[in-house]
Amino acid sequence: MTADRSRSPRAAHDELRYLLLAAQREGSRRLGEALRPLGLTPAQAEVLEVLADHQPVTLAALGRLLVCEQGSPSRLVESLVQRDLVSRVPHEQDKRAVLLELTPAGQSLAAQLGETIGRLTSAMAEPLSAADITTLSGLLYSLLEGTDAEQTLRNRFPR
Amino acid sequence: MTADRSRSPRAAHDELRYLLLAAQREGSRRLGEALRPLGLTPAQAEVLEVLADHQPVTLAALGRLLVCEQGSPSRLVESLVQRDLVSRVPHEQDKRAVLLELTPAGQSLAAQLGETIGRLTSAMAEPLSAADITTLSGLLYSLLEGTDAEQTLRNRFPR
DNA sequence: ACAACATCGATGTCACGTCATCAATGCTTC
DNA sequence: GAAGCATTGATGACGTGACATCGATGTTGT
Repeated sequence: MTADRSRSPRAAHDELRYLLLAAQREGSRRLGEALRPLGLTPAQAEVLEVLADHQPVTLAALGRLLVCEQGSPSRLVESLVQRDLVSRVPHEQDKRAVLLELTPAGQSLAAQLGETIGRLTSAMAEPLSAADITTLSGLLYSLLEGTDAEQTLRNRFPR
Repeated sequence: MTADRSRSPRAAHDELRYLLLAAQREGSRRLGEALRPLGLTPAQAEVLEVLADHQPVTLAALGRLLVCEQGSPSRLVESLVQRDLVSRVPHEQDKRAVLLELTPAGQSLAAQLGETIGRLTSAMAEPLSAADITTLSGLLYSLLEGTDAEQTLRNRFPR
């Protein structure tokens, strides 16, 4: 009933799968480029962004806020600690846990980050209208219905 | 003028970026699960799929058909050669190039693959109607306009 | 014909991302 | 309060992905 009557659903599903992969990769590649001057990778940048909004937070809680990683992001955070962008503070009540905070350097880098990423995402989303973006986001949310990732995103981007 | 007047474009762009990441990761994770019984990773599966449709093909040409990798996928292919799913044949005219072909084992695994992936992608796309999928694909193509990835996909999924 | 350049495939390096495992700590239930 | 289970964060293992570099081979311009 829609446009492409000639193609099997199977082909459409496959195409969609690879479209998602391609769009994500292309975005990451360009984000990586944009972040290189700051010496950050996309994953590290996500941590800084999340920390800027949610610090202080334990490693496990950070993991639940990150789209970029499933388990506890020990090593990802370790790379930021070594660069003195994030500090670990022992948790008072729970001796297992560690609280993560941005250092002053981390704070200021996170601010720059906002600028850089804002410019990039605007450029990348240019072929789409605001309505398109709303539609696209809605469809992607449908695709994620019932997954952990959906919850992560709803926490990160509340209405 | 659209639904969410209350959010900045910046937030919408960010959300979209992470939606794409989440959707792709979720898909890969589930695909990885489905492929584990076959002893394949998603990237290896893509190579087998492409080879089934385009063999024989040089390594560089394969790279241009793959969404999952940018440069020449030497090591990815190497893993399949070692498992006797793909064979390398010296190129007659061009002594630099190598032609890749599926072995009989590779052929039969590629067939099984079609089954497995077909079942999975149908399950994953279930929350979306056929019209939704068409819309979503169209929007993603817009997002990829002018990139190499767009060409790769158009070669892989011609109209 | 030959020099300059392009392309091929391999390889080294780095940073993930996923899974499994582990020791330490907290929680729950009896 | 002790046993059993869950959670925390660290770590090892493995397979990508992106980038850079390399030697071998083709191609092109003159």
